[in-house]
Amino acid sequence: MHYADIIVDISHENLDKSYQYSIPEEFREEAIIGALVIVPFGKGNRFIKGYIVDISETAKWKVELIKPIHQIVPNGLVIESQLISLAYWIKETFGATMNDALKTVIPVKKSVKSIEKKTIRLAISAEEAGNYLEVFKKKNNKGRVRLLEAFFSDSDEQPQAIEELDYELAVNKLNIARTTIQDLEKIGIITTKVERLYRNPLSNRETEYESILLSKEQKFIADEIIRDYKAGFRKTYLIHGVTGSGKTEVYLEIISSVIKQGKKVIMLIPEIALTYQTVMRFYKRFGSRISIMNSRLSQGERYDQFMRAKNGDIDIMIGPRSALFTPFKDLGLIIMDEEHESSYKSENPPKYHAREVAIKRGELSGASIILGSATPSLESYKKALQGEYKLFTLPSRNGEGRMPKIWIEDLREELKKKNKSIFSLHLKELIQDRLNKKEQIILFINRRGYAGFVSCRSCGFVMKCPHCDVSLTAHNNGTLICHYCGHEESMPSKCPSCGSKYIAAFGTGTQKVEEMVKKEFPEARVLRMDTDTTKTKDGHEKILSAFANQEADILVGTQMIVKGHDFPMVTLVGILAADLSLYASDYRAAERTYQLLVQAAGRAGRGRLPGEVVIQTYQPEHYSISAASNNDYDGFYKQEMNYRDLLKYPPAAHILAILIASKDENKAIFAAKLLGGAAKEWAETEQITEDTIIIGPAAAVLSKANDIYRYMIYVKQSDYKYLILLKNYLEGYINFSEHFEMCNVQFDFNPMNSY
DNA sequence: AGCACGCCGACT
DNA sequence: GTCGGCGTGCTC
Repeated sequence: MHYADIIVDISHENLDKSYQYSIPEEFREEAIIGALVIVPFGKGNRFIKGYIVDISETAKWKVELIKPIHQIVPNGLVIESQLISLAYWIKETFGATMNDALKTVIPVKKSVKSIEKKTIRLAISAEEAGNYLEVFKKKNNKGRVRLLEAFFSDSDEQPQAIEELDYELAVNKLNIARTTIQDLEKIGIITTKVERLYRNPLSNRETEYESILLSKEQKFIADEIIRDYKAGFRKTYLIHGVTGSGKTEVYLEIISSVIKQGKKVIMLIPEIALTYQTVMRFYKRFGSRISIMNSRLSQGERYDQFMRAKNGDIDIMIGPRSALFTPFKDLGLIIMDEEHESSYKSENPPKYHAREVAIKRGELSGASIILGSATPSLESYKKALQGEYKLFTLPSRNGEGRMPKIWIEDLREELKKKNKSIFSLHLKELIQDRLNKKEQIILFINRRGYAGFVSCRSCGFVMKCPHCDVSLTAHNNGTLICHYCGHEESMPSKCPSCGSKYIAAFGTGTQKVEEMVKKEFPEARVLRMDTDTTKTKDGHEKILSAFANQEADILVGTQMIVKGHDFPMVTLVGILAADLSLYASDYRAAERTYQLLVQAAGRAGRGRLPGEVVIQTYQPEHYSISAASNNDYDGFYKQEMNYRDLLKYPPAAHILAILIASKDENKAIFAAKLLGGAAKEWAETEQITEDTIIIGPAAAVLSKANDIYRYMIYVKQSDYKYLILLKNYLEGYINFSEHFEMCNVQFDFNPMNSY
């Protein structure tokens, strides 16, 4: 016998509960995950709608109490069905529970109650109501009395009723039962009304037609994709366009064509990357038929935006990765801007990557996918080169902008010149020059992934793990630890490469840079942008607009300033320590460094004035730095791909990260060792030991958080499906063994962030 | 959301 | 007794 887990009346019920029904033999074929069904429910066996979310052969409930599915609605593959199948795919692919997957895919109405305003009104005159009130008082109908009295203002003899009463208030504060309100409604004394308050982040605006002239390259790409689309092809495209090449114009052109064909569009953007300028461009072109979500939106507000989409009130949804689940009925296109961004990977379960999910949704809904980036992820570029995605390039800047001139300054040379300041002589000179010319400067500190690595100030040598080729992390007790394999060694007193004693843990903060700038250039007006100064609600926006209005000469900040902002008066970008992010202890360090450098350099010379970029580094010879300075993505890709191939890091192979966390350190270590052993045994029984690399267990980079100890195991395998099998196997193992009671184990496929 | 059950005060 | 109002819990 087959059984189906069914969620009833999705939009209302909370998704924690599913009910199991048996599948009659004649429905076996049609009963697929996502199907819309009719089932008998409750004591009266009244028929209600539901969706199949899972199918199994075991009954989780008393078999004699399981009812059969009454009917499977034909062509019931409505939008909810699509999203449920998507949830199931996410569950299978990224290893999560069906519940978690469903919750991310379908917005729950529960939290929406505050947005959906339900009110109670009197259906009769105040006078009549007064009469009823007297009757109820005599009969001692406390609930009814409380409800009616609420309509009259305090101790006023004259029956002067207030117009409406908040439903929530009546139920919670006045303690009136749902049934009481229903009864009164039946008698005809009151009526209830639901009002949905939609809120639109920006108010309606006239659509000014801004006709954009596309460059030849832009037009070529837009035309190709539009032609494919009209011919009925649904593909995945990768647009590799240098910073400032005008990818947005290409998107706009394609979007308007897709909308003209009656289809809807989802545009994904990385968190906080959406600037006011971009929003306005979309509004100007598409007016109020777009909706914008941001990560600050409450669940209720998000639900609201989704309902507008479902009702067909909008054509375009713009937002972070959760916008991917917008319930558009006829989705035609998903655009993913800055596809390399790590915020597209969810950090809590289900730990899905929006790129993979977008492609799957495209497949289910019949939509094309466009990925865009100035610095594509290796994953995407590899697929593009293999022909799985169609690749387009925009090699030059659009309009007035020219690619900036890039200088590399070797910081080891500066030390030889006895320049101990954080600015190279050349950078100082250029800063002074821009201050004189009243042009603007951005100073960028690369703090990404910084985790106390140890480097030599004299030769730039960095202490690395002999087994994993990631940098070692300095701990307070004077040892250096590799967070991939657990290798340990003691802190050297002099540099193993050149013998200099200038070897130490490294780091520079934004405040320190700000101080140094003020000391060196007392006349400059400086703005600082980091997590400290952007804590307030629109601190972010304030600093950026102040800088855009030229209220400051120099903007000092971390990676948050490199995201797609357009400051035409910026003609100099200084990257103070380009290699800092190279030594993050994870395999994506070089890729991230390349991305940061290119994006940061991309801020210079976006207006009429030509720009210059100074990259300061201890490692000018490193390929990620030299490639970034020459804008040589292909060169970078080849080198980095070599490294990944050699060490079997993604996309050369797939990696499963297993986090074992426990309050008790010994239990965490013990559990981690058990899991490591189980993984090894599993690989042996599957006969894939040659192709499976198990690393660890070792302490995580964040080895202890909130008094919880964290250990990691990494498993590398070229075939993704084996990693899923392994995860299922280990989950079974954990359930079976009693050594995991005090432990929390989490799985992450192809992680983007280090643990 | 609907339905039933159990509790309580009021009235036959 | 028993009826109607009220509050609560459950639905595979």
